[in-house]
Amino acid sequence: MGYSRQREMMLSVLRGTSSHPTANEIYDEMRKRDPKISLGTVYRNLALLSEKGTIRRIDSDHDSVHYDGCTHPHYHFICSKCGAVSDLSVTPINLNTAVEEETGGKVAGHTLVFYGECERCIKF
Amino acid sequence: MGYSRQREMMLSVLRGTSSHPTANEIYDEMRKRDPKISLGTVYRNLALLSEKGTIRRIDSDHDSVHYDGCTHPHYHFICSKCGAVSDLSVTPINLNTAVEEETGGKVAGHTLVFYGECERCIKF
DNA sequence: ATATGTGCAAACTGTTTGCACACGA
DNA sequence: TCGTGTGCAAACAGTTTGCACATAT
Repeated sequence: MGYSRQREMMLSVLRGTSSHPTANEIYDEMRKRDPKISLGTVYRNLALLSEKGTIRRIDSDHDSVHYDGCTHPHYHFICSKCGAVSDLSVTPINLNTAVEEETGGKVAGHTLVFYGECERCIKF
Repeated sequence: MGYSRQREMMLSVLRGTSSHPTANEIYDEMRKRDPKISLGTVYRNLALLSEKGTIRRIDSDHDSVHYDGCTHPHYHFICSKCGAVSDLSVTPINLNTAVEEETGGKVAGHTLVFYGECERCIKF
């Protein structure tokens, strides 16, 4: 994986926000800086970087996939009403080995997502 | 929500397997019993029943959504290679209130998915 | 020079929806 | 009868891909 201006810009966008944007939101932001960017490139680089572990993808059943520029282990809370994704600081759980013992497989990781109604949506 | 033959058949399909089928797999199975079933109906009823809590949806980033006829709280292990979804018996974690305290929101639930390589795929 | 990345547009996949008809209460 | 559910086919959203050109090493 060599260098590319577009890829670098994407990383900078992702690292400069805590909003956990979707591919489209990233695309919009990147177009502000370079209107010629293409959505295909965005998707290609998102796949590449999350495969490589440089960024993280967050699957929400609310809407499309979100991305996180912060890769150290943490969980998320997703509002079922407005779709907002927020970071949590609860301590990571330690069940991977238990699952390996139970299944006989090799656990690479886990995703833990809390869902419900966020503070703002409760207050309207 | 009234009675419907198709809906009942869907429940029976889901409860008669532990394979956590996708919408399409459910559709295929239902067509064996009634070739006139439509995919639209399958999706409508999956949405209806999982909204009502009669079945559970399992979001996998591997492929499309899987469904589970068993609704008592448990977690899943998804093989990143073959996509198989298996049930786990590890004890449910208890972090919902911690998350509510941290976020100020109301937590309705959480999903915990372990991913990695399953026993069969390791062995080839 | 060669491999890798890009923009663009078309294609694809999973899912949703409008409609006219069928069924259940 | 009246509301709810269905089959069908068309529409849709998000994502992926083929291709010719551009950029990085």
